[in-house]
Amino acid sequence: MNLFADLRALVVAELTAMTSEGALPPGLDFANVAVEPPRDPAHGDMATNAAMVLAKPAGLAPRAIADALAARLARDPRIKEAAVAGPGFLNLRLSDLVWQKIIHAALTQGADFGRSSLGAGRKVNVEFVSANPTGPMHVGHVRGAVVGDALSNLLAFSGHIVTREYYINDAGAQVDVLARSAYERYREANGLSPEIREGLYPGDYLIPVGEALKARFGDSLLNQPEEVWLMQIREIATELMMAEIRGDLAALGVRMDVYSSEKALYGTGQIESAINSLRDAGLIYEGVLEPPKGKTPEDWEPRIQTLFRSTAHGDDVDRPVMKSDGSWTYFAPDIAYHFDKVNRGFDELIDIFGADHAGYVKRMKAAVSALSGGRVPLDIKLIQLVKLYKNGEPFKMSKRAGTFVTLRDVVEQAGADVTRFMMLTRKNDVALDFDFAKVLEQSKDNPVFYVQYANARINSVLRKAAEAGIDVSDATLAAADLSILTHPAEIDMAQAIAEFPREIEIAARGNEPHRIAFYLYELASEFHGLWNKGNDETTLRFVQDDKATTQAKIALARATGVVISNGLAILGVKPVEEMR
RNA sequence: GGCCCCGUAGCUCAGGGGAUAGAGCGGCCGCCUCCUAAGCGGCAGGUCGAUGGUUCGAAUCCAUCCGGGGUCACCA
Repeated sequence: MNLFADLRALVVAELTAMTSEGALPPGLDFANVAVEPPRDPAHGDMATNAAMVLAKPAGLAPRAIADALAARLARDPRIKEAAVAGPGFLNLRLSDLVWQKIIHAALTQGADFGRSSLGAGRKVNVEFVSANPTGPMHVGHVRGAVVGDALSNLLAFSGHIVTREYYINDAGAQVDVLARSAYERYREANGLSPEIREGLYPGDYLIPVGEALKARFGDSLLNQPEEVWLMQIREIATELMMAEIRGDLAALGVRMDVYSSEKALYGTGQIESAINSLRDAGLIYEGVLEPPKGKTPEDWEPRIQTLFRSTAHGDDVDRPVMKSDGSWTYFAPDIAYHFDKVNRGFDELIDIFGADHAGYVKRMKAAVSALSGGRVPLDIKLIQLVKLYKNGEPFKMSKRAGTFVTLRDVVEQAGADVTRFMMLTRKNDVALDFDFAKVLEQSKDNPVFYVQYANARINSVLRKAAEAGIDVSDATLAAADLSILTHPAEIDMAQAIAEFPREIEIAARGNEPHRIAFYLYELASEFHGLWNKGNDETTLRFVQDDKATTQAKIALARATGVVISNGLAILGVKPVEEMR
């Protein structure tokens, strides 16, 4: 249940009734009518801007509309009081029963509390990670992986059918480099000294690949020209790297539904057919691009290339799809890949890229717009850098020497749950600081700990009650008489719980999983506050002498726990039962 | 130079058409005979980068400008 949606429906229904009774002129658009909690709780539990939004188009004074609406809304049993305030806000105070019902709903719906039908079964493809299969995942990939995974969870929870997808760049020059690097390690495995030339991948992670190649080929590929071994070694090395990456993803708790291969697009006519589709739309032509604005690269020279008229779909310049030597650019298979996604029937595409791909956004959107006839929206989330620290000191990584901070390093030091939560404590387009010391700190400075601590306290109180012989199963708690929960602090807690379904929808609408992390922090804060009020006001403690009272209070705690669990599940974080 | 992101409290950041702009850290003052004080409450701290515009209403939308970062022709 979504209280906010229910109340908005009520307001719209009353406005509609007013229209049919002639109190409002016909044909008004209610789309901008909002029902939200006011920023200042002193104003009430809920407020609507209906009168102010409608005043002008209706040709009526806002207060006149507000007064009439207030009188109607006050007849609803959920509404205790409807008062007009300020320039025409209508503030609603809700009956305690409304909040008690929220607690009941959380207990009966359990893991489904907060679930939304917003997506209405729309099929969404989320492409993320898509790290080149040339080595283990490093820290730069972690954030995108977590955001993509959490976003997928969020969309699934809000009624979308989600496909999580990884695009393997296994066709470009970088996999040839991988193969050559692996060949050197193969020579090394055969007792020769490897020549890790400039431009090859120096990382130790290729040593086992060399050994695997030796096990497979013995010394038969030694002293052979590249033509003999390049293709097979490329294939084997890519496969081994992908196995590595799958393991990395598993360590982070990230699951993919589909792995798509760039290489598989070649030789099947898929690239040609995607480009032809653009050609049929008159968007492919032979031409020469202008030199880039500003500083022109020294070696710039005009070339005739096959170009995609991406400017017809919002891009700044047209983009080459074929090099002057007749081979495809990287963009071409990417167009084909997105064409494939469109053809697989997705209603919406989401790509999660590193911020260094910002320049790629417009052309990709142009391509999808052109390929789908504007039918399929593509949202691209750019993930900003993660800056690593240890005790406030920047953590450097040197790619040159082949020593970088890997995903495994991060997960081993911080743990998957902590890592995931921290990666969601900023919106994606802002850089994020990750301090290995700080994320493991057990204080409210650390949001992961703070949320987990709230959950641990809830479990502690459940254990205490159970030890006292009180039945605290969800079924029993749901059946408890919640009408004694009328203290403002308890109502506040229930209100925070009621926010959850709304927060899910807001986050899902904007593809913004970080909102859930922030929400959970606020929810935890509300709970810690309630907990501490119990120090002064013993009637606010959860465990009371009276069994029925205890069950009602525990129901509130448990409902909070349900929301924490559901929220953490979206982030892909396991709730902690007990702090140690 | 073009494009993208950012600019909100001393610091790190939420909010992103609605009423008196929020949180954490740091500072100051309080709260453990009591379910975990690993916590809570209070005080101090702001021209929401600037200027114009749209609007009943702008931190939020638009334009221009100023800072900071990223990125920029056959690479992937």
